Amino acid sequence: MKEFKRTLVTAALPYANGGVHIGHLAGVYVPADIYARYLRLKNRPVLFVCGSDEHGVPITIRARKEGITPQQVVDRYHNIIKDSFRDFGISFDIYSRTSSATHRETASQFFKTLYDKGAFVEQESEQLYDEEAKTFLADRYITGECPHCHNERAYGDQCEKCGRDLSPTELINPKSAISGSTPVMKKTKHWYLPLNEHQEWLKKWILEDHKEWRANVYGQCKSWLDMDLKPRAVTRDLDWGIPVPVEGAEGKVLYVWFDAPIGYISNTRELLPETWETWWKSEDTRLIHFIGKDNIVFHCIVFPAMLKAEGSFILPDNVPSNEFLNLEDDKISTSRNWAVWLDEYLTDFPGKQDVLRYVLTANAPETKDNNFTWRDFQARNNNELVAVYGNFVNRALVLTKKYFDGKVPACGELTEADRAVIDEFKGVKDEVERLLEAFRFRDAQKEAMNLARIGNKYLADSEPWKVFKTDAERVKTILNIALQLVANLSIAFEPFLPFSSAKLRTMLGMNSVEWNRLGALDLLEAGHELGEAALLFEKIEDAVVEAQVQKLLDTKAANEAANYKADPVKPEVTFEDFEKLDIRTGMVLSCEKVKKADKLLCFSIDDGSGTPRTIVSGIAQYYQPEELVGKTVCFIANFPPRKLRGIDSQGMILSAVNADGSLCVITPQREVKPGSKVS
RNA sequence: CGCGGAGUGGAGCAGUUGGUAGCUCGCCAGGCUCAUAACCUGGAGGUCGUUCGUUCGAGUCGAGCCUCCGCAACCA
Repeated sequence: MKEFKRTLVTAALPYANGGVHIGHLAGVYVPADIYARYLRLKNRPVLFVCGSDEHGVPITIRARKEGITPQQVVDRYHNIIKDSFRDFGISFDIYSRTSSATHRETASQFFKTLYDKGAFVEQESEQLYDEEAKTFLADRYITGECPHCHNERAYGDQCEKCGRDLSPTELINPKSAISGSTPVMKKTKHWYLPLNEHQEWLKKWILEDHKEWRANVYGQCKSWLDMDLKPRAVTRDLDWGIPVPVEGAEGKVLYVWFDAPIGYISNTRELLPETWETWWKSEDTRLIHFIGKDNIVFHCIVFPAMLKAEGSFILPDNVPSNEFLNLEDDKISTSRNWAVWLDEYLTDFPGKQDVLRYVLTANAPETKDNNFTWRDFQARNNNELVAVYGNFVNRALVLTKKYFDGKVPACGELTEADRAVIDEFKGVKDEVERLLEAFRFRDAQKEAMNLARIGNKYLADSEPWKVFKTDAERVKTILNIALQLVANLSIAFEPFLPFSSAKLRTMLGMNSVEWNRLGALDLLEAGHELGEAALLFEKIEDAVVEAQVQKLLDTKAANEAANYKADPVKPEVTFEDFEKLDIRTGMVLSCEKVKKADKLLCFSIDDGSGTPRTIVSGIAQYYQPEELVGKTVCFIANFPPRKLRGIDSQGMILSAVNADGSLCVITPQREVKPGSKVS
């Protein structure tokens, strides 16, 4: 393997449009922090860089919605995020932001260099423009009909139904997602990064030279590289961002995904104005990007292409990416407020940073999506941190206090059992290192916890409380070994649980931590006086976690209530218009699911005519077929038949639409004859 | 229909290049009493979704099938 002199660790830049939640922590920041702390402990040169990503359309939309400036939006969230990271012990060497002067200059210069080298393709195109909102529309903010599969809710960049990549101009009947108005075409010029020209070396670099990357990362890259890469625009028509530093580009900014990763570079530069280039341009620097799975393509394909095009930068050596974390069996969602926010956790659980760090690592979504529940949080705290780790520490300290007045007793002659235990924990250092180097944080932490399990077993087997009555000398050796184990725990857990390790060292009266001494038996000298003992971890009671679950449900409900607003009334119509509709009641004779369709139920309805009427309705997610049989429903009787999944649907069943999109079939309050008119 | 992910004892998860199926919790029994009713030992409990195939040997490789989850934005 290649020998590196230093490691540059980056963690995905959080988007300054909201806070940081446990999903971000488990996916990126906790593992990145563990890794950075570990390298520092090994005395290997390391730099841990991050910052807020503060440009892009969503921030401008939020600002518009709240009636404040984009700068105010990013100021607010940048500060919340920065403070909560600091309080949580994420040990960035710098946490800056992409609205900084250094970044503006760095990103600008980067673009300029590529521009001067001819690394871009310049292209004039017709783009959709929202005249009402007076803005060009980002691809994602245009909806319309897919030209391939005729899904009516395709997006400007992709159709979710048939999975095809689209360009917004291909859409039939495009609509602005911002104002709802029909966008018009307007000429504009943009610069593109021709990814297609980079395809060959990217293929070799990833698919041949980096087979060691995690399966999820490698797999996703492969599926991209197997397709033909397309040029990607790197500029946008927008007034929030870094101005394109080229003449004739007034009113244009760098596209946010182009400017954001450069933030890693500018933040390094801000921290080390003189020497930053060593970290980015030396072949003996190892660059590691910690990201979540949604960022794989940018960090493995797009950003490397940018770096390569620039010419003087190194490429990432690894891109460890995690999957997603769910919360209480449901997807974490900012908009639905289904999340545990870091700043709120820090307020609700003061001094318990390590508990969350532990749980998120123990249950980290390293190979697949995982689930966070408050019950599991409680169980891991009570059964592992308290019962195994904290309890072992407490036992060793209490026994020492009791028998030897809090002074480390000397180690005498070792027995067979002592040697067995020592052998067992000596291997921990190598094992933890091996796992950390392979980015397997979950297993690494488990291995550290193993030390405490060994300790508990050792005490149970050697029974110092019993032996003391007959052989106090022997107890000295037992407790010496137990205390050395405790001291080892403080080192082994240092990358994972830094707050607890510091606390433990205070209790032990250790004033330094040296990773390379992990496994040693003389961390505490005989006669050394231990500090004040205290509980390392506390139990978490049922009521506390129940309150958190309730809080989740409450904020979710409050959020839904706050977001609910009846739609505005449509333009007036005349009574004659209404009379054209023939609305009837009908009795459901039978109802069954339509095969190969998630949403459709097929009804056979008695409409009073003598022949049953077939109607297909998209309510399968809200009703079981059998519960509607025998019920009377309302339907529109004079729509032309329409084929849905091959079935001719003769009408439309009326439902009320809830705020959350769920449907409720309308039924008459009293009994009416099938075929009765509704008016 | 399409794309992506997943199906391992009651629950939650490991299982790296194929070689006796593990961990934490829960449950049952026992031990211990130094310890935050914590700790230690033992036990019950799995045809590793299913079928076929490759192999001396498959949870692990290949093919088909079944089931579940996700697939607007925000976003890891």
